This record gives sequence, C-alpha cells and structure tokens, in this order.
Amino acid sequence: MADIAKLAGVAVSTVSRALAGSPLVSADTRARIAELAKEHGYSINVGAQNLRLGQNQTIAVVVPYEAATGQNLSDPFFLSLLGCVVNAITARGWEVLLSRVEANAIESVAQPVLTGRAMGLVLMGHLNAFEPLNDLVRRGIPIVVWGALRPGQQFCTVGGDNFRGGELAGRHLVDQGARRILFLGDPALPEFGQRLEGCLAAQRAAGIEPDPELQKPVPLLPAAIDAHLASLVGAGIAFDAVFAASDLAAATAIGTLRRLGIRVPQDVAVVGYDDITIAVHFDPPLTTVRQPIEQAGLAIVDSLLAQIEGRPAESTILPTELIQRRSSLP
Amino acid sequence: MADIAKLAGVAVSTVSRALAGSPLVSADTRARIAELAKEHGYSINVGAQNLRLGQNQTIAVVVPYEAATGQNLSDPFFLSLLGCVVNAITARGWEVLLSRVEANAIESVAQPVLTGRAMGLVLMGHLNAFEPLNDLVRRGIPIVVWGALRPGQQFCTVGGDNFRGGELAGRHLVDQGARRILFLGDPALPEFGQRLEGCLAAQRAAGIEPDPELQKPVPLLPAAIDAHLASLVGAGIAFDAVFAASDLAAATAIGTLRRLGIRVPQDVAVVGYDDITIAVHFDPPLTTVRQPIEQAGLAIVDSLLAQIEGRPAESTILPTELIQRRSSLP
DNA sequence: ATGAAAGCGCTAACAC
DNA sequence: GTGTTAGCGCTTTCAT
Repeated sequence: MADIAKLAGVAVSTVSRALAGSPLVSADTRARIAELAKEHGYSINVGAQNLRLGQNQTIAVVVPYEAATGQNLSDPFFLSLLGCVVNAITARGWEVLLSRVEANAIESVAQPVLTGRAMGLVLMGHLNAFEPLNDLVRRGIPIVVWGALRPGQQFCTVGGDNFRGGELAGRHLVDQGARRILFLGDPALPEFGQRLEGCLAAQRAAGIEPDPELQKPVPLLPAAIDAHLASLVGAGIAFDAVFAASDLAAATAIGTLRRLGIRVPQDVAVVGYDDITIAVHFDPPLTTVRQPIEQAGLAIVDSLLAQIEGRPAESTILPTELIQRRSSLP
Repeated sequence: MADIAKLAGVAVSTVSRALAGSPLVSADTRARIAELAKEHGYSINVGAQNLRLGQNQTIAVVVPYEAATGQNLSDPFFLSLLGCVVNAITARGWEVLLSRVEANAIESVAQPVLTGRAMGLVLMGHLNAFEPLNDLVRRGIPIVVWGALRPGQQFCTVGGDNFRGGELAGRHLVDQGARRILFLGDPALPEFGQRLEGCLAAQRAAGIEPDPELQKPVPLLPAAIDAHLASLVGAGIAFDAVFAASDLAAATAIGTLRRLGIRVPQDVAVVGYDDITIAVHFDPPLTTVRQPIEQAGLAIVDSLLAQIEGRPAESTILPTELIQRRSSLP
C-alpha cells in the first residue's frame, strides 16, 4: 500500500480511504489509485486489515474425524450438507476455515476462535461431547452444532426432525403391512436414537409392540450390517421391514438381503434416511426420509451470525419428508 | 499477551519466547507462563503472529461452482477427493481456507493468495480455463490443479491416468465380447476426452473401428442421459456396452436401460468411473475405474508445498485400476 | 480533501 | 535470561 501511495504521490491513509471507497477522497484520486492498484496487481492484505479492525469475516467449519461408528466423511449425505454450509457462508460474504478434529480432541474444536482465526464455529456432528460444548457457550464462543436437539443443552443446534422422520418411516412401513420392523443403526447416537423412537411410536400407534431383538445397536459399516443381518436370519428372528439410519446402510442391507435370498420389497420392505443423490438409482429405488440440507446450511449460518452479532439464536428443527420409492412398495 | 506478561511480572517478549518454547527463557518462567496462559484461557493470536512473520500456514482450496455439465459438487467422488485433500493439508500442519468460485470468475481464483490469506492454491477442477491458469504461474502464485495434464500447460496438475483408465475399461469390455461401446460424457472436458481416447485405442487395438455415433457429447445429468439413450434406441443405433465417465452417470444409465427393457449386463455391459463408495451396492454391482484419491490428496499437497518453498514441482499422473464387478460380467 | 501518527498483537534484533 | 524497541500492513482519529 505504501508503494501505491508513493506512485500516486499521496499518503497511505489516502490510499486506504480510496480503496475503501470513502467519499472523503476526491473521485479522480480514487479512480487514479484504483487504476494503479489494478495495474500493479495490488490487493489489500486482509490479514493486516483484520488485525487492525479486530475482526475477520471468517467462520470455522469443524468436521469430526470418523465417529468410528455411524456416519462419517465418506457419507455422501454428510458431504452434501457440508457443501450447503459452505455455500451459505460464502453467500453471506464470509470466509470458511475448514478443519478436522479427532472425536476425542474436543478441546481443540474452539481453537480457531481462540486463536482469532475465526469468529464462530460450525461443528458438523455432535461428537458425543455434551458438557464440553455447553462449556464453549459459557465461554461466549459462538457455535452451532449440526445434530439432534437434546434436553439440557446450552449450545445451539440445527438438525432434521429425527423423531418425525422415524415416525414417517414407521407409519409408512406399517401401512405397507409391516409388523416386524428391523432398525439398523446405533440408537446411542442421539440422532439415530430419535429416529428409532419415532419409528417405535408409529408402530405402537398402530397397535404393534416392537420387538427389542430388532433394535440392537449396529455400527453402520458394511461388514457389521452384513454380520448383523446374517445372524438374525440364522437365529430365525424374522422381520418384514428394515428402517436404516442412512441410505448407505440401506443400500448395504439390500445387497446383503439379496445374497441371503430375501427379496426387496416383496419379502422385506426397506426405508433409508437422507435421500442421497443416488438413492433414486438404487435397485429398487430407495424409499427414504429427506432432510432439507440447503435450508440447513442457511439456518446454521444465520444462527451463527446472530450469535456473533450478539443477537439471540435458537436451535432449529427442520422438517423431514418421506420420499416413497419402490424399495418399500409392493 | 500483554495481560499475561503483566500477570507473570515479565515483558511481553518473554511471554512470546516462552510460548514459542524458546530455550532462551528459563524453564520455570516458561512453565509459569504456560500455566498462566492456560488458566486464563489465552491463546496466541495467529492473525497477528502471521502478520509479523510474513507468512501463514494456510492453503486455499478452491472449488468451482457447477461446471454446468459434467462432475460437480454433488458428485460423491468429488467430495471424497476434497476430503482427502483437506486431510492431507491438515496432516501437514497447514490450515485450509475453502472457497467456491463461479466457473467464469476465474480471476477471483487467486484472490486468497493475493490478499495474503493463503500461501498457495488448490484448484479442484480445470474450469476450462487454460491461459488464465498459466498466467497465475507466471505471476509466481503457487498452484496445483486437479485434472488432466495437457500439452502447453505451465501449471502443475495432479490427476488420474485418464487415458489408461479408458483403455482398461475398453479392453475389458472388448474382452467381454463388446463390439459397439457407447461413451457417456462430454469429450470436450479434457479428463473425459482422454478417457474416451483410451477406450477408442483399446477398441482399435482389438481391430474394432468405433462408431462416431456412439461418441456424441452428453452432459452427465440424469435427464440428458435418459434422453440420449432413448434417442439412440429410438433411432435403432445399437450398442452392446456403455462406458460412462462417472459412476453416477453409469447408475443413471443402468436405470434408464432397465426401463427401456434392456438388461444389464446380459444385453449391455456397463463400466463406470471413480469407484464411489456405493458402486459396490448398485444392482448389479458396478464395474468401474478406480482413482487413488488418498494418494491424490498427498500428491496435491506435496506439490503445492514444494512450490511454496521454492522447490520445483512436477505434475503427477496417478495410476488407475479396473475394478471388475457384475455390471460388465456375464 | 489529504496527511501525520498511533496502534491492532505479535516477533526479533539489539541491548543489558 | 530478560527487557526495550521497531515494525509487519493496515485503519482511523485528529490536524490542517
């Protein structure tokens, strides 16, 4: 900037003002300076600017590493959601600092804010850390978490209506004649637990008493799903429907069932969760519960910006929707 | 930092040194200062530190918005690749600034470096911009592009061996008895063009003269693929195999073919590209060409860091591998 | 309408 | 071993 000032024969302060479009500087000086800047390929040093301004239009998006069980970064749904969040942040004119943390290193989550690199945090998953997150809020760190809303939480979450999603899936399966619905997922993960609860509620509402044998926790990994289904079939524990906590898991299950000589949807109806892009191309096309991810991205960012600006922010539960396809229809 | 200095009864420089682990400061002062910092939840302001140091361990990852045709951000392959790049950067101890640009706003690609927010650029796709990218190199901006290597390029690329991938797919299909292989994709995109070339070469090597009718450009969108296949079938243009430029396209094609009463693999063998996670769960499981994405992430980052440190960096072509599954086997 | 100077939070000579 | 000081590139009073 000093160079530009010298070239223009003015003081740096004038250049600063000119580049900021201040009306204090005469129109032609402004034009001349803009010209020089372009000609010499000069752009303002945002780091220095931020230091001086005591701010930075940056949001840290933190992605937990591999929850060991359950959804992780290779899940297309998760990645699409991440894309939506990034889009929403960019659309608001903020920048995105992306980082990944080990699930146990919850302490390091707030690092980008503490070190002044970002003004707020988006945490893409609950990390099974409850109190540490409450703690961040108490320390005044703006944060929004993607995931289930739970009692006693002080941090702000945005997530799909998991209970309702489970209920939609459950009711639909019951309507298709299902009486023994197998849940695929680990209910200990809050989101999955709520999906299961919704599904159970729908069954009970139809006068069906769910069998606990069909609600055992399963990590959503192909091998685990394979083994689980095989062991159920081997033990003669019957089921006429599967509600999987993710589309990926549903896809795996359909493959496994087929190998076991069980037809989908004739013998077993299958419903997944997330409505990933390819769900419609599965064979049979997959019935699933859709979460509005574009909306999620916007809700997350708006909530976070509200906190950063000192306005109150509330958790959001987004509507979920059942997408009926052939995997659950006669 | 001034506060900590006051609390410790030392000068800021001492605190700075202590926090940097300098051996110049006595072990117990260092311990005392570390203690105070932790107690008061103090972390170094990285922005100020970077300003002073004239650097920042940050790499900007730039994702082009929707190439209109072809692969975009909703493609699981693309997202997985992005994940690998981010992992590699994080593993090297650098930070990631993520941004998205319109395909036409190629000028803004270099913004993060020009404004001093990042020291190098990873561009996740060619953007069909050749000269502007060469230009960035001439201006000394460290950059690595994911995509095809093309003659005359001065920028460094990392990509799969597209020609070889196409060749593997082509030879495999020919081995399965295919004589008329339909290519699905737009050869104008360099990566896809090279895949097609490889596939054509394999056919010619087997004494087959490929029919230009089967190489017409198709945007990889479900509707376009549907329409294209239907029009070919309607026009009586026969084919006994499909080589799709992405797994997503292959999945769409399989669905369309099935609706047209054409069986896969009995009537038409299908090979995709990328080996996305779910390819194995398609019905039939998809034969596809795998690109080593973890390796890609590492190659990209190493190449970029080399440039940043002033070392020479060369483009990398990564090996591709055919994964045979039932969609192309009798 | 423009310039001079202070200071954002930090590091690195250079003293002592 | 520790303190003093200058300065990274910018913005913003306060003068003029």
